[in-house]
This record gives sequence, C-alpha cells and structure tokens, in this order.
Amino acid sequence: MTTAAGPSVDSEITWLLHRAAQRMHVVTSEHAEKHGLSLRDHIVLSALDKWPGLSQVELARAVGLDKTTLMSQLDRLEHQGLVVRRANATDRRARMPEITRAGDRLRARVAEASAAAEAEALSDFTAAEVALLRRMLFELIGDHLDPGSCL
Amino acid sequence: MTTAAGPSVDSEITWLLHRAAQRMHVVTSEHAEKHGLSLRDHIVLSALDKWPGLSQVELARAVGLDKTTLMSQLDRLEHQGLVVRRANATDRRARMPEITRAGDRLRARVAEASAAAEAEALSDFTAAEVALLRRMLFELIGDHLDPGSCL
DNA sequence: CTCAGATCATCCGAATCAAGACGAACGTTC
DNA sequence: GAACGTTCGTCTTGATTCGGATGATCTGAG
Repeated sequence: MTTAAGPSVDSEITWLLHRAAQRMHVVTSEHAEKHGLSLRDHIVLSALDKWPGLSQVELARAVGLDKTTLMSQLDRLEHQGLVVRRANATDRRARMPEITRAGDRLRARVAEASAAAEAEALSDFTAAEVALLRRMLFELIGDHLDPGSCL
Repeated sequence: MTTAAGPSVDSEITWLLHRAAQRMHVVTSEHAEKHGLSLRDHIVLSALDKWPGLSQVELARAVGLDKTTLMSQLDRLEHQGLVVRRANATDRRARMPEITRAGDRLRARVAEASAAAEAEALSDFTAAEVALLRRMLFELIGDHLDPGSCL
C-alpha cells in the first residue's frame, strides 16, 4: 500500500469530507440566504430548537463553534429578534439563549428549503446509500454530537 | 416526514458533513502538526505532488481554496523551503509553484501518518462501506475536484 | 501592428475567527 | 462567613479569510 509517492491526495477522507461539506454549504447557503439567514445562523437556531435550556458555552460545544464566535452569532440573532437571552433564576452568571416564535417560524422555513436543496444534491443516490452516509457521519462525529454527553 | 416543527437539525447532511470534517480535521491535524505542518499545508503539498505544472489559480481551484488564501499558504511553504515558485518560460505572468525535494519528503511522511490516523478513525467500518463513502463524497464534490475538467 | 478583453499574481480593506484575559458568580471546603 | 478553584459571559487582540481592485502580461480580432 505504500507506493514510492505515498498515498495520493484523493485517498484522504478528511479532505474529501471537507470539500463535500464546502460544496453542500454553498448549495444550502444559497437557499438559506434567501430568507436572510446564513447557514450558521440556521444551525444555531436549529440547535436551540432541538436542545432547549443549554447555556451559551454548552450550546457552543454542541454545535462545534468557538464560544466567542457563538456569542457574536447570538448577538446578531438577538438583534434580529430571532433569539432572546433570558436570565437564569438559579444561576445569575448564565443568560440562557432561547429561540423566539419568529425565530422558530423562520427556522422551520429555512429547514424545509435547505432539506429540499439537500435532497436534490443527493438525488443521484439511493435511499439506502443516503441512510448509510448519514449513519457513517454520525459514527464519525461520535460522542461529540449530543451535548448530553458533555454535561 | 414533515413534523409540526419541521426537519430537526440531525437530519441535515450538510451539518453532519461539516461536523465530520471538523472531527477528522482534529484527528489528522494532530498527526500532521507533529511534523510542523497544518492539514491545509499538507493538502497543498499533496496537490502539488499529484498535479504538477498547475498555475496558482488553477491550484487554488483544484484544492478548493480562495486564490489569496492559497497565496499566503504558498508564501509560508516557500519560506519553509518546501515549495519554490519558478518562472514560466512561456508565460511571464505565471509563477509556477513546485514542491521541493524536502517538501516531498515531508509530504510523504505526513501522508503516511495521516492515512494511518484516518484508517484508525474508520476502523469501525468495512472496506466496502469506506469505498462507498469515498465514492459518494467524490460524487458530491462533483466536477470541482479534478483540475483536468477546469482546463 | 494595435487595441480590447481575458488571465495571472498580488495587494488592500472589511469581516471573521479563535486564544487569552478579565470580572462576576457559583460551589465546596474549611 | 472566608478562601480557593471553576464556570459563565464578555472583551480585547492578533491572525486569517475572502471579495474586489490593480498592474503586468497574454491572446485574438481587426
């Protein structure tokens, strides 16, 4: 398996994943931004919808963003009225981010649009193949996906 | 398949790809940086090895980087003696980047280390599953991968 | 030959990102 | 209650990224 030149670049799953993510990012962003949302905004809103009650650092770890990056994201989303930071009664340090009704409506619309875009990008594959892809990606991400394992 | 809340975040292939790429990035970077190379450095060196004779813009398109980003990467690599920019006899605008002998030695070492890291990260899957994953990622990236289709 | 348009590498400016520092608040131990 | 280490959110700072503009060069049409 070791040629004189070593493994060539197209054997690098890491890079293929990176390029594929990049490509899908372009495809879905195109749709998300019609609603005035970046893909990352949408990710954050979706995480807030799926895992309510997380603190900002917990949320950052859940979506895989730096805490300072997430803060500026939340600033923007709060400024747009899609998120509120509510005081926590039992811990006065924490300001729990929550998705607003308007934010959830927008999230649902963008989710449908980007799901459609994804489905089209994946239309060359069978349902079984897509299911396997999803399963493998989950496995690769491992225990870093669900914030429950971080608490 | 449309619940009242719409598709949840874990159905988004785009995000799964992003997280998986992020995770593999951490795993392989860990090994690449033992040799003083970032993952992106390694990608660029590998592309130079695989497709010699590309101009800087062609190389940027081949690896999926912005042209200015690639320029600063090449600056760093050239400063480390891993890359040289050689004048092109037939086109005085172009400065063809080439990998040096030292660069190729380092590239081969990092390629082996990161391939081993990838193999370990993928050890839970069968060879057929990995092959399918690779094929699907290639398909997703589409014609943006090989520079031959851009010339 | 000349000129217009395209292409290459580079530079510039705005935006973004992440690591570290900081104050405030928490919980535990004395 | 006081002291210590930890966690939370924020601020600051340095580095990085990307889009657009620039100058030099090539190419093709007239």
